[in-house]
Amino acid sequence: MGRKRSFQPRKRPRQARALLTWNAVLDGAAQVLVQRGYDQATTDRIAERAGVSIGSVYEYFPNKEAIFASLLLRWNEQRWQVFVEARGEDEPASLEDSIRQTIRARLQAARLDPALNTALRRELPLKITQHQAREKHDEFLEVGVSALRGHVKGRRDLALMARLMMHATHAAIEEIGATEPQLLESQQLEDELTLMMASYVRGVER
Amino acid sequence: MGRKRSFQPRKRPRQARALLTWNAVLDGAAQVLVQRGYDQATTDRIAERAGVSIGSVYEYFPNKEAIFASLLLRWNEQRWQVFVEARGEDEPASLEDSIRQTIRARLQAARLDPALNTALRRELPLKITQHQAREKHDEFLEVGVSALRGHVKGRRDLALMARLMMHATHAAIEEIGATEPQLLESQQLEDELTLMMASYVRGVER
Amino acid sequence: MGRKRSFQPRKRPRQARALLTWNAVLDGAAQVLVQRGYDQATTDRIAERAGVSIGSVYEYFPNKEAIFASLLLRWNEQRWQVFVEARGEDEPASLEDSIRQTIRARLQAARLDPALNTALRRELPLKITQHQAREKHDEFLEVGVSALRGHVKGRRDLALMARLMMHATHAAIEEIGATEPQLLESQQLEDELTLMMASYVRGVER
Amino acid sequence: MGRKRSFQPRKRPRQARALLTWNAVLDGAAQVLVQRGYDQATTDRIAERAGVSIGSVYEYFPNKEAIFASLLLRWNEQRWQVFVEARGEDEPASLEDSIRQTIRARLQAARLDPALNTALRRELPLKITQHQAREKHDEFLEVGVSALRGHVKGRRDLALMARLMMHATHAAIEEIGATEPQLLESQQLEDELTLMMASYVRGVER
DNA sequence: GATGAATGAGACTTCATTCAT
DNA sequence: TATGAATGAAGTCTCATTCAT
Repeated sequence: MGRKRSFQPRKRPRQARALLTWNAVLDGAAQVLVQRGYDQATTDRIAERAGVSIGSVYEYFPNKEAIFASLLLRWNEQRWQVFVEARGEDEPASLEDSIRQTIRARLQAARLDPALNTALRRELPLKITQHQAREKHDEFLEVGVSALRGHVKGRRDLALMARLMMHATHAAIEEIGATEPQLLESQQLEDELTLMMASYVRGVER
Repeated sequence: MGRKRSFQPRKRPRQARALLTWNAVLDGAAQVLVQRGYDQATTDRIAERAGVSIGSVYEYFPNKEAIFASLLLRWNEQRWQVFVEARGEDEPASLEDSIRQTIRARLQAARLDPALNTALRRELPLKITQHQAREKHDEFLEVGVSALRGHVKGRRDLALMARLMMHATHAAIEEIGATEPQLLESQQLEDELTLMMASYVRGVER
Repeated sequence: MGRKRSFQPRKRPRQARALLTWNAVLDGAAQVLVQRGYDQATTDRIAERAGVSIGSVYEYFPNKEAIFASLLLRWNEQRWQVFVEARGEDEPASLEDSIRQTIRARLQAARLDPALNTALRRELPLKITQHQAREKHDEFLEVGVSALRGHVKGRRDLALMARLMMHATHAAIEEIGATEPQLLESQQLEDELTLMMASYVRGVER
Repeated sequence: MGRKRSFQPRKRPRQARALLTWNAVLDGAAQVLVQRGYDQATTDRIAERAGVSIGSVYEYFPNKEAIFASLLLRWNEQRWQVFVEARGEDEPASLEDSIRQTIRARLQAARLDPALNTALRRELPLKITQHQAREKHDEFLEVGVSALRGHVKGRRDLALMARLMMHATHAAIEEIGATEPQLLESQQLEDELTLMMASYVRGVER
């Protein structure tokens, strides 16, 4: 709530025309970010790409950082929505099915626009990224823990397991999206990731 | 080989004093990067933090990007060295031991300076980062594949498995270093990651 | 008469509602000027403070300068009216009475809104101020000269005396209003200023 | 001591070349201020007029306001020096001589560059001006009061008298400098002002 | 070599003004 | 007539880079 350098947009637009402009700016920002990087993503270029005057950009966003903070937020919401829809609603039978379902949904989301996703995760200043890091994080964890409960034999640290599985799938998919995006398309990837997590949970005795 | 914007340092210094200055600049860059982010890491601030005049900085580096490219290179070499030393040289008995050894060594490397590592991976322009991404990558893969050979039953895609294991461990550890660095210290983390990879390789029949 | 940049308001409104708006804008301008200075007195802020849309502001004034030119004009008229009323109409008996009456009236006017007055005199661009400087000036002088005539012994330059007295009282009161406005309230100030001017006119022989 | 928007110059230059630049900027600012007014005195124009790059301007001054604050300071010091030198050091015989001496010195200072002086006093934002208002003010008053002591018959408020005399001479001269600068040259003005103050002090009984 | 004053392209941002609704 | 979204010229200021000393 600091006065200057807030990442909050100036105003969420209410009228139709305004909403159009608002989204155009974010679209422009996304394109320029992917093509030229954060450094070169000047507000002028963003405005030009958005087909909007620079004045209009600042009508809605107090500064450059706020543009990208909003873009990241919109992006996260879009991805989350894809993920939720792809996961479906029906209770899966087995833990393995549950895992597969989650991984499939994550992969689905990861296919959305890997280049943009990578640019957002790897070029935006941490100051911007970290603002939104903890969002879905905890919600996710709880779901994971309760899903594990009852499927895990022996004394194991469920919370740690859930965290690890979340981090590992999340990070592995992001990494693949960043370095070998075409691999995201393969069915094999889904199978192998599912296998990795399922066998981990099953906890092979040593 | 491009004329402008080379990321190569002007010269790797050979004399003692010159080397001191060279390293001082990189140290300054590292500190400023962690504390203020890439955007605010101005060459003036780097010079000041390094205790060196701005003119001297440009004696060794042709431009700002070259500073951070060199810093990243130095950092990767340091980490790699820690990793290699921690892994040791003696052939491990079982595949599981081999996995554990690798993971332990990776964790060791990840403890080096998580904040700097995160800043380097997440704030530097991709233009700089990607230059060096493919470095150790392939070397690593080959080692991984040959280590798996002979330990894997059934028909499985060894190359994909190796890639996945590499990505997953690498990315999971990076993620944890970025978001919960204190977790890196726990023995449990090593155990669980080892378990995850080992049970994956052992390939539980479905 | 110039094409661009006229300070003339677009129209002196005749209808009741229009006059209300017109005055509201000037009031808004006055408030913003005092609170934030001319630099920060943006047309948007003025409109907001006036409770009027920016479009409406430009309905009545061709540009920003015209707003403040009009405000200054209105202010000068208000002050002048206060001055004239306070001075009264009855012919004063002595020169000293006449002087006292004038000074008292000037002080009365100076009490009107010292902060606004100061802001208008000291922050507005000279381009705006000078437009209206010569207005009452000469009228005042003539009154002064004819008042002195017959009360001054010896050969003295009546015009210069009148100018000096006008400038001195005017400027001294303005200065006091700007730097120590509370002093304007004191009866003593009236007495002393009167004494200063009266003894000057009486022309003590050296 | 606020972080942003300080009026303090960034650094007082120590080397000869730097001092040259520093003064060139202030000279440029003065010229542009007089010719185009504060609003139009853009930092670019100032740099150009100063024959210096815009970067050099910001090497020494953190923002536009600081430039003019420094200019005002330099100007006040110059004027004060002229005043002090013109007043001379020898103890004047009578109060009247003392008054005349002071007024003569003030007029001398007022002749320095009336246009610049007027622009500085009437166009600079009050925020800048007021910073420096109280400087010489009090020092002056004390001198005035002690000069009056012993020369004033009857019970009179010496402090108020001094304040009034100071304000009146100061303001009258400023006003004349702003509106009729050529009048500053006349010997008559000195005579009349001296007469006004002297007869006031002598306190004619009513 | 080393220094740091100087440079100036270009970044971010504001704000007076217009005009479609 | 009123509104306020949109415009874009122009302002302030930064910072990578150069170069005289």
